[in-house]
Amino acid sequence: MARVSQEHLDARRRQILDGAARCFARNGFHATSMQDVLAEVGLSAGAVYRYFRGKEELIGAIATEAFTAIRSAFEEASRATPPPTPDVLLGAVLRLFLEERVEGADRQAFARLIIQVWTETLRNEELAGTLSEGYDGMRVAWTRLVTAYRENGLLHADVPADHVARTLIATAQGFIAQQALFGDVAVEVLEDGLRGLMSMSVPQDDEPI
Amino acid sequence: MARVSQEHLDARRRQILDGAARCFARNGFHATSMQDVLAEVGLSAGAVYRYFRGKEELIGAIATEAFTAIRSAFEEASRATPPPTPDVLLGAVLRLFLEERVEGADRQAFARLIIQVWTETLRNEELAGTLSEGYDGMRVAWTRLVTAYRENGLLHADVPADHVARTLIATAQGFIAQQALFGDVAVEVLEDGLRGLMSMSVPQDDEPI
DNA sequence: TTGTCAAGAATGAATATTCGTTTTAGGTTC
DNA sequence: GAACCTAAAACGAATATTCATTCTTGACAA
Repeated sequence: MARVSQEHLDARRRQILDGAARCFARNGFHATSMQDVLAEVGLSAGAVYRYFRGKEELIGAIATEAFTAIRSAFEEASRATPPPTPDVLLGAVLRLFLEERVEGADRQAFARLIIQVWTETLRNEELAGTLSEGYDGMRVAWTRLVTAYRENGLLHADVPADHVARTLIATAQGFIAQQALFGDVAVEVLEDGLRGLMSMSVPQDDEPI
Repeated sequence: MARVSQEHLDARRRQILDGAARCFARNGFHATSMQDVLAEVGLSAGAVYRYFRGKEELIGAIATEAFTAIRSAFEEASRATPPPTPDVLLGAVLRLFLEERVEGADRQAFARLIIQVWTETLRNEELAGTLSEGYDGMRVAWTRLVTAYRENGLLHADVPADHVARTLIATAQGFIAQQALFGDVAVEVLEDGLRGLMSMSVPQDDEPI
């Protein structure tokens, strides 16, 4: 046998994924041609098609990988005990996120990949399912966390924990969007912003029944 | 002259824009063919190409229109005096947003259009500029608003107003993403979530220098 | 009021291009 | 010598766009 080592195969696969991810982050899934990908990874068509059935599978692999990274950042942060306040918590998530990056690409690349995964769910039902499940899991974990806030006396308002969890997740998603669009997100902005919100006094209801 | 009335021309143009928007919201800009658009609007290729130079211009027109709607929702809400608390304010923005929709499409359609506009900025520099300017304007307006909070004694923490403004905008963006992805956003979730955050107590710094 | 008629509006089959993928015929490396 | 890879060509399908043609409109003469 003249088999090549498994490491070699894995490395080739990664080489393809990384190069394709760079292309996709730059121009989007559909505006980048296979020729672009081939040129970027420096392999021939035959080689790439040995590792991936086609463009669709390549997109799927990259999308799933990117989303998994996001999800694990959220879940890792939510496991901290005792649960830190939202500003610290979301700060940690965003920090993990900003450090995650595509090989050889700038800090914006990963965020750009993520927002494209969002739009790709329009066309790809399987991907839509993956995202749906993933976010469901995140919501459960973070709802538990908000419940802990209430038990510790940190949360005073009588609002559903699930709603607070979804709002926190939305804030993180929004910063991902801003990083993709403008590339100028600093973790302090999020931390300060949440601290500011948390410091605001909730006015009494002006119109009691 | 055998011109048709200006109203007729405007109506045709709108007919094309609405039909194309439905297609784009359904399948994305690039996975939608011109043939799809033609079938949806019920016009021939020649007719559509009389009103728009090509697909790119059609995408540009729809993207700009969608973003303008978002921006005006934000700015309209920010002009309210006296400024309502963030939960009410963002609630109003989201309500306007959820009511905005593509002619004849469901509530998710407009959100889906927006996240696609985000990804389209990767390829379209002009669109990127429009979005950049638009968000800059929103940030300025909302920073002014947060400053008013502080002057009214609503905001206690000593954090940059700009950071709070960006965080609020991010939260709204995140809910837009969630609506696009899952289509299950209710305004109460955002309102409750923000009220919850505002009710949280900010712990003292544990490690003073 | 009616009939006429060019210009505007719309058609849709044809075109040229692009793209993903496969094939072929070697070469290179374990 | 088997697996890996290259280079280049070619394929079919799908695509955006065009253009020769037909239809429709409405101003205006009678």
